[in-house]
Amino acid sequence: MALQQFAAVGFAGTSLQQIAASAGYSKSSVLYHFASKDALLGEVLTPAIERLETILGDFTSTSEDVASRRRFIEDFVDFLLQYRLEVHVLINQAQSLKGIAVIDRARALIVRLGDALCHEHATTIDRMRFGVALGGAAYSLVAGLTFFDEDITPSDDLRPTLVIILSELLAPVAVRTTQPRK
Amino acid sequence: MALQQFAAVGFAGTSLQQIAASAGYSKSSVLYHFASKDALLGEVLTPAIERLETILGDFTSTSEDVASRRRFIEDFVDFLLQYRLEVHVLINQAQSLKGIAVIDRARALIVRLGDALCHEHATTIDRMRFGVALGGAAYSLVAGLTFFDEDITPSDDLRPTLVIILSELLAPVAVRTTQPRK
DNA sequence: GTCTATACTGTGATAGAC
DNA sequence: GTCTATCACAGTATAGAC
Repeated sequence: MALQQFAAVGFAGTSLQQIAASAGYSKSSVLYHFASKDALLGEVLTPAIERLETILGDFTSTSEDVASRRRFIEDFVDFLLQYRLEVHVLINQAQSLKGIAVIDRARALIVRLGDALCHEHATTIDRMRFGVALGGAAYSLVAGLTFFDEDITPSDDLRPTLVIILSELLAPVAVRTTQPRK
Repeated sequence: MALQQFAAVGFAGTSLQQIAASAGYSKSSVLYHFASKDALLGEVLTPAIERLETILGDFTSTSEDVASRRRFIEDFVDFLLQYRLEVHVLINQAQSLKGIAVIDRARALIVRLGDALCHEHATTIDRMRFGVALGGAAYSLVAGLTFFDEDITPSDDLRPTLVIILSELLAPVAVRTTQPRK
């Protein structure tokens, strides 16, 4: 599938020839089903983006108490696990793919995500925590893919572990139990 | 400079023509000074990699008490701030640039970094914390560049904030004060 | 040493046969 | 629908003028 190649060697590093070859078709046949290479990327990433939009919509429509925040984190982790490769492509290649419709749509979504989790009165450290949590969570899922040759952890431990770490990072200030050491 | 372009639109997205034009030289002149485009990338990234090697060497040569760990985190944050663009390129494009010498060297370094911070008997959550901290710290520095149009935070707050967050994430188990909520 | 000119490869995309 | 042939273009790299 084209998605694996995009995640493995990058969108720019994947040619239509390679995609066609691994699918058993010719280059032109691929371009018959997809208007362009960019459109192919769009179709590949759209399911993940729509899922993230749903999660974000559910979260912002509820009151932001601890419970709904907790549920959001669990949904988000499940999203990361399910759309691991798509997230990998988005996180690692978004800035080099500016201008492609599906990428810009995803970027707008990330901005909304940040606004939802830390409001306008958030402090610097809260905004940084969001950045670390977002990048770190997404990154840890694909660090094995990027820097090692296999995954770091067996996948059955991944979900609860990520939920714990994200809960710590994204706990709203009022209920945060961890005091930064000075 | 070529580095800005690599960070902004990716190594693959930057042509020798563009590099030469922004430097006021011709394409061939660039290839006279650098054996190839890959070699150019190598020369651009090498200072950052050597700095990271030094930091890592200092850390592993000392006993791993809390103080040296703390100093390592501060050195690492300073490294991230100083070589922001280089780290951006490494984190975001390493997997699509496999095979280039300087990239493989950096990848080996990241593996050593992980081994130094969490030993062989580390639990899953400790390894995950390392992944989140590494990816998150590096990512938060360039998230503004990637997903927004300006930096998230004023840069004078960045250093102490990152040190706090990384200290929380990378605190060794024995001295960790934050208890994950169950 | 530095540049112009050029060769060669591979890309995404189109046109048209079947 | 799928293919072959072809296009225009960008890519790296080399040869040689000055």
